[in-house]
Amino acid sequence: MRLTHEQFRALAAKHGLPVTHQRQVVYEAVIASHGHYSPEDIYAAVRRRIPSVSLATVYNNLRLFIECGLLREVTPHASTLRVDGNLKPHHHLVCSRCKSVQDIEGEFIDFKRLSRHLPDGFDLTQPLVEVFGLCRRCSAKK
Amino acid sequence: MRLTHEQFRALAAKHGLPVTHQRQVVYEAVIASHGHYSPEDIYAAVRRRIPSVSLATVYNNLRLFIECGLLREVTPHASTLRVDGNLKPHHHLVCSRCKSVQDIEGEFIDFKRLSRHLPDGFDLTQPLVEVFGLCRRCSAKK
DNA sequence: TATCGTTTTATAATCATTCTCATCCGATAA
DNA sequence: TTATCGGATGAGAATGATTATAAAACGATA
Repeated sequence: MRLTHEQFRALAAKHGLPVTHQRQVVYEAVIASHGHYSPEDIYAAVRRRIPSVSLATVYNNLRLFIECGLLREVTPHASTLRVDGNLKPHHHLVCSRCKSVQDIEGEFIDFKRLSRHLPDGFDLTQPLVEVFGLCRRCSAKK
Repeated sequence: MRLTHEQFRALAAKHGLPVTHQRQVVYEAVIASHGHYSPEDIYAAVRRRIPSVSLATVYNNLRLFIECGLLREVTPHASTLRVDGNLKPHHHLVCSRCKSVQDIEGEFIDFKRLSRHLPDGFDLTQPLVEVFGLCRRCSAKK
């Protein structure tokens, strides 16, 4: 998927972000890549279109995107930052051993019961749940 | 809580770990500290009893403990490793902004429904769920 | 075109973690 | 007790991800 300039401009405007070429390319790189990619991966993708781009720019823009909600941060137990452009409600299945992340759908959380156990003031308006276990490959290995 | 040597020896033996003094002190430091501590915190605690201990030793032993299941790793979105000695089944409530972790109890996961959505071979024998939201302090700040 | 504020770039700095390797310790055999 | 062996530890260097800094470039506006 490659967004048109207009689509990205609309998104950026909605979140109060000025549009720059680098910014658009970084964002497209994240969206185009289904999966949960690291800044380095995104840097590599962006460089194919803007060879002079710097890694710091990628980090800067990822941080901005996360701050204003264009992206979600996904850094479960991984040592490095991962980013998720899928804003539809979904949850994550994380392998405790190899740290891989898969999306999982379905309503398996009883939010009514959960909220009874929440401490006062905890804001769950954008619930994201990460369920840990062993992925097929890792559980086979052992 | 301070474990007796016998208790720790039994635990270590069960998991095939040779007992050393440093190892025992590291383990006790984790257990004694309720909460989710970083290697540096544990290093500081261990140094009070073994001033000559090295940070590498703390890391080595934490890694060993995690590998053989004596401890759980808790590094949700935090940038640094956290460790949890509470092996009773419980889940975590993580603040997306400040990365603080609180324990949460209660059965709010519908495992039957969840397992219907699991990809083939995913092993959920030790389920740990982390629910993300905003803690009271961060949601007040806005 | 001049100016102001923001973004990008390049690079240095930082911080957590791991690695290397010399040394140490504990168990066992002699 | 002493010699030996293997794994554990300590000190510090190395690595890798991320952030900070400062200078240059850009874009919008006057």
